[in-house]
Amino acid sequence: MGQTKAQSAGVESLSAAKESRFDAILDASETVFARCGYEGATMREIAERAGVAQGLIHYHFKSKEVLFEAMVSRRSKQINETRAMLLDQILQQAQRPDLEPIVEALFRPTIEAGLSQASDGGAFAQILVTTANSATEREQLLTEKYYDPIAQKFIRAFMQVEPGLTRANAVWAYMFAIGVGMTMMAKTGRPARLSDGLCDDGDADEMLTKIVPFICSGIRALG
Amino acid sequence: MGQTKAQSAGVESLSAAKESRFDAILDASETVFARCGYEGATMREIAERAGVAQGLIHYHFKSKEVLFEAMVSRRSKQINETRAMLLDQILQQAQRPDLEPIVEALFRPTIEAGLSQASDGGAFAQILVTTANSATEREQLLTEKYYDPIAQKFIRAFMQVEPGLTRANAVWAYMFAIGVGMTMMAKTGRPARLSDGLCDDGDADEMLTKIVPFICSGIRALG
DNA sequence: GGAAATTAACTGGTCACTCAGTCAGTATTT
DNA sequence: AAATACTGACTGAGTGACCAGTTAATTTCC
Repeated sequence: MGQTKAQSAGVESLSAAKESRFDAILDASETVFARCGYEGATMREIAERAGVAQGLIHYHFKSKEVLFEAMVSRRSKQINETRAMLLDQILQQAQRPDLEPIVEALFRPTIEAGLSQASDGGAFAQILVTTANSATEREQLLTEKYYDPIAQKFIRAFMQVEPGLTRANAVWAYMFAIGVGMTMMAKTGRPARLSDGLCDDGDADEMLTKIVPFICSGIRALG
Repeated sequence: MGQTKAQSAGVESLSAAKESRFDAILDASETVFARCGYEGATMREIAERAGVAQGLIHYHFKSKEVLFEAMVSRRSKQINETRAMLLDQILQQAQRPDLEPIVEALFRPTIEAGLSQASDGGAFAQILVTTANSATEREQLLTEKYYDPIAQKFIRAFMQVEPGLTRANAVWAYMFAIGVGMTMMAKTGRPARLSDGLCDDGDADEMLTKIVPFICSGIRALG
């Protein structure tokens, strides 16, 4: 989109792969928007964290709103491409695949996008959660634009592997599954608090072993 | 707390029950905070909607933060008392009660608090959702203060009626259940969009008939 | 191949505006 | 008259956006 030389050229030298300021701004946005929310975040803080002048943000991205969308777009495209790939892979391997790997494919890319990113600490997952649950038009349009298409793919997959599901129930199943996933993404620390430390919502793998059976069993109850 | 005469006296005359300005401010807060979020909401708009001078809000509630907590406190106390009552009722009626009514008791009071309130349109439910998922300290403290105690009651109830559940799994079960409930409370209109109108997240009763079996089956898969 | 012209990347300061909160003073109740 | 409820004008801090000007990179023309 607004990408110019500096972004597409990418003469990544060595390990550190010195990134463009363009990307540095997006990275900083992610952190600040996640911590403060859309309104709470300030262009000044984002600029400071990115190590650039505030004016540069308005140079690359016209406004706060455009910046926000660019940030969502970048990460969600990356996540949803992985999701789609995993899903296609599963559907092609078996005539009648299991539900379990499909549900796992729904969540794992989002989790790992949070972990792999240096020091990001699941910032984007946090943004995802608030965006998905928001009542504001801005966030609903983003959900529609960047997440509805992949949602439809998973809904179709649900119907394919659980033929008992009506289309309506498959949609509910998807919504409920996402809802459960939120508790994993939000990383509020509440599970630890409620369990005196027995549960840890920072441990993605532990959570997946709980969430996948929960959701699959729930979905089958709808079929 | 900050309550004075006007609030506790409550000489509710006739049908319309002309409410105090104190409560009018809380009602307006609910609507505006729900639509705009904490940072996005402005005292001006709340005052306007409540039909009072902006200064009056600071007279009754010292700050925006105190107002927010007062608003959460009022509604959550009302909802959680009902929840606790329903739960106790269920646990006393049978030696080994079913899981289903317990799960329903978890959600119905919140839903109905949204519906009964005139023209409120689930504003508080929306606030609940964003509060529960937020990473900010303010919202986590509110969750801890107003929602953790009732959460513990439901977790104990889960363990009682599903003896196969470990404490850790009961906590996960509760978290997941709440997660699913979010999709119902958030009222984003996404189910309708994804299903071409087949699903309606405005219809609480329809959703409960889907959600309760989903969650109960999911919980049993953890036991 | 090198000067000149053009474009892209970037800065620091500033603008008009909005915000939460304050306060002196007025109405209303008891 | 004394306390409580309430108003509306105000403030200082902070906001997103803007812009004139500087530097760096590319292209153009000889």
